[in-house]
Amino acid sequence: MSPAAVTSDSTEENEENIAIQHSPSARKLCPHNTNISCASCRLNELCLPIALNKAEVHQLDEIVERNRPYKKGDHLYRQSDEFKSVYAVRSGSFKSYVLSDTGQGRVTGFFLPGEIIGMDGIASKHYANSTQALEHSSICEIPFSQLEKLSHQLPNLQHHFFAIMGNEIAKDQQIHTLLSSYTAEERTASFLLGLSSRYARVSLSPSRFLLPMTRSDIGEYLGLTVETVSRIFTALQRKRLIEVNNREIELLEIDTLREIIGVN
Amino acid sequence: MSPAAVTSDSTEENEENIAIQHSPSARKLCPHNTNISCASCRLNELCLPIALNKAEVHQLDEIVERNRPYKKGDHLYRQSDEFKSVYAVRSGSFKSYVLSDTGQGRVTGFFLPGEIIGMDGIASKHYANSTQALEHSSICEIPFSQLEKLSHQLPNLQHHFFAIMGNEIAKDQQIHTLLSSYTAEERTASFLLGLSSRYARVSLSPSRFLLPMTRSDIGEYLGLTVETVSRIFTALQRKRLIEVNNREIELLEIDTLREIIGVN
DNA sequence: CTAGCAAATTAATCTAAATCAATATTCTGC
DNA sequence: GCAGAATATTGATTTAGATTAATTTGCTAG
Repeated sequence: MSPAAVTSDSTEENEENIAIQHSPSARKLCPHNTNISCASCRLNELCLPIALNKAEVHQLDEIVERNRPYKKGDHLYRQSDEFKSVYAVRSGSFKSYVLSDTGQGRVTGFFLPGEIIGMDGIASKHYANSTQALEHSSICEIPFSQLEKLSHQLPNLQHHFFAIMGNEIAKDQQIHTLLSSYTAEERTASFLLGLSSRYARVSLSPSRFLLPMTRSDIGEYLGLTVETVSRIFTALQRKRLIEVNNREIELLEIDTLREIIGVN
Repeated sequence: MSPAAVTSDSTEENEENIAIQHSPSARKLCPHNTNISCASCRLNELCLPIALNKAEVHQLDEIVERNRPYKKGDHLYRQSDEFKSVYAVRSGSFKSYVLSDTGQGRVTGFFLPGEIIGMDGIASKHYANSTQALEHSSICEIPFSQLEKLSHQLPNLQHHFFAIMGNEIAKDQQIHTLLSSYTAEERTASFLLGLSSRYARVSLSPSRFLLPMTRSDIGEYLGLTVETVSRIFTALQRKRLIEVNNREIELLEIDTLREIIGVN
């Protein structure tokens, strides 16, 4: 991944675009509506409000900041920025990455609607990675100190946030196993199946979807090179397990893909 | 409840020993004292009690169960057991691992005194891996439902437990980066330096320590084979960066080891 | 529409680490 | 202390995936 892609948006440049694109009048017309309450959000069954009753959701609503949309490449935060909030993806997608000394990026995660970003900063009070929109996306920002305060009032919220963090831990450990012992093909199959079920979770097709990230992003995430990712895609296509068309993916044989990971 | 929770290693070599060693009378004589309160525990500055005041530590004490010691190979819990508690290591060390279909183990983590085990089970209510003592070890068991209840009463505890989980997430993501782009030597150096600072944390020497795990465990954890781990150890020794004597490790050139990871 | 660049594919070669194999060392229980 | 089993080391060979390189496709801005 070229450094240019990462740094293409300076903060300043950002501000102007935002001023233009998201003027009060434009705001209402924007498809990534910023005025949805948690109560009416289509994601409220998977996001933070899950397990909260009406009154509680209302309280949560009060602390959620619905920011203006992010354009492709815009940063949510950067590595070592002071930790202030966690974010829930409302639409679009994001990637987290760290930069090595040599300027090489290493993608540490992808985030789809309903998923929570930024928990890596909780302990150290500084984000451990940078996070960037992969496409035009919208976000709910939840200031963490307020989330903590509210969690203290609402046992359900505390319980649920523990669960969200626990889920992140379990997921990260699965990736540990993936990277420490799976082949390139297994990693790739696992990655596609993972995306598939995450799309299913938000009521999108589990067998046909667009990849919001580049092959390079995928490679960095899976510990492979772009070339290898590309080759594996071609190979899986030749085996008629998937159909690839640039960013468009169709999973033709989900069960066989599952076998690829299960077998070894 | 607790005695049943301890299960002997599947290599049924020690069934009888358990019966003998953990009889009620033997218990009192055990060097890994089970009657230390959190308030008087030498680890209370790094473990859960940190940031709690005296009265609060006392409340925490009430819910902590100090189980009898675990022998090498004893399991704290097994993959897919119902999640009930998190555990704080009081002495000794543990490893977590998952078994692949082929029966191959993959080590997912090592735990030293003052560290918390079991958070991977919080979300799904079932442990995602098995955890086993690497040596004679002792544990504080903290039933999670009670920890949640108490966290709700003590904002400091809630805050701290969020931090502990956040730390786990950040740590897991570092390993993700390690596995996805570091060479065998870099991984090994990073592993040794990690152990070093974890030992320092519990006031043990950061430059001289015993590895509680086998080369094979290290290999599985780092995504390398035993042979490679052994070779790297030998190579680092030849470079006079470390001194290895079976399980005994001395870090001779910590800064140079750091450079190994920093450079690429 | 097209120039210019980013992203993706494909092929040829190389290499770090795996695998295979043999030996040495260290633990464990009798 | 000794036998047998783990554990660890070392060497020879193989290989999966990296690297290098060239080409193609797609995308964006003028």
